[in-house]
Amino acid sequence: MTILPELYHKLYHAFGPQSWWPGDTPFEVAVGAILTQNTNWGNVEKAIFNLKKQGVLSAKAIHEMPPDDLALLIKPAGYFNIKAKRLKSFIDFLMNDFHGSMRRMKTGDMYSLRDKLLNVNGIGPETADSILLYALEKPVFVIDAYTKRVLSRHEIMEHDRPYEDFQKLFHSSLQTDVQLFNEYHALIVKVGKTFCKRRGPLCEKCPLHGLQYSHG
DNA sequence: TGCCAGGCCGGGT
DNA sequence: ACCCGGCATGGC
Repeated sequence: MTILPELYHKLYHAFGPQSWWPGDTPFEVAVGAILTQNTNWGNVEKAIFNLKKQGVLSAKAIHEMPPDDLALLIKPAGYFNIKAKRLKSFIDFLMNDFHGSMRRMKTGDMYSLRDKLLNVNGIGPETADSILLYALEKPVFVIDAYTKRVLSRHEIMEHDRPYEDFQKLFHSSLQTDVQLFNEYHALIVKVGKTFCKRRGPLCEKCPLHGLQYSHG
């Protein structure tokens, strides 16, 4: 038993449904997951807009594009050279294993897909899980900087614990439910952006202010 | 104006 | 198994 269900209800009550992920298609969601690595989402939107404007937001088009051309289009997202390479690595995998189809990828088993994604250069645990949850609708919880910060600020788990420890806590505390995992992570990002900055004290206006902890 | 944003890799200890 | 430098733009 942990406080995580109560935490969810407090966030949902305060902010309501978030309806993530911003993206028109599963492929767009996967691209966004890679582009947003350590990067403001607003910059990612600019990059995706450039791809759409050029009519190249597809596996085939990006697969056939020279890396330098791709880098130029995604420039607003930052780290554009390395991200161009990472996008191409992901799309190589998508082409080789699933004929470039996210719909085919979705038919795969979650754990084998996760292992395969982690073997793609440029895809770590957060990006893999974001693709699994938000693009493929697999029930896996996404841990990000906000999740670590919010939980550690409220002394639910120490900040320097590994990704897997945070993820196991969510998995063992909640029903295995795609919609729940989706909303919960989105709500954590919401409260993190609004009240839980990297610098600064705990805000008294935060809906989680005074949250008791009773884990362990 | 410096700090920060929904990480990850590769090389070194 | 950790630790660290590098990667880069745009908003506040």
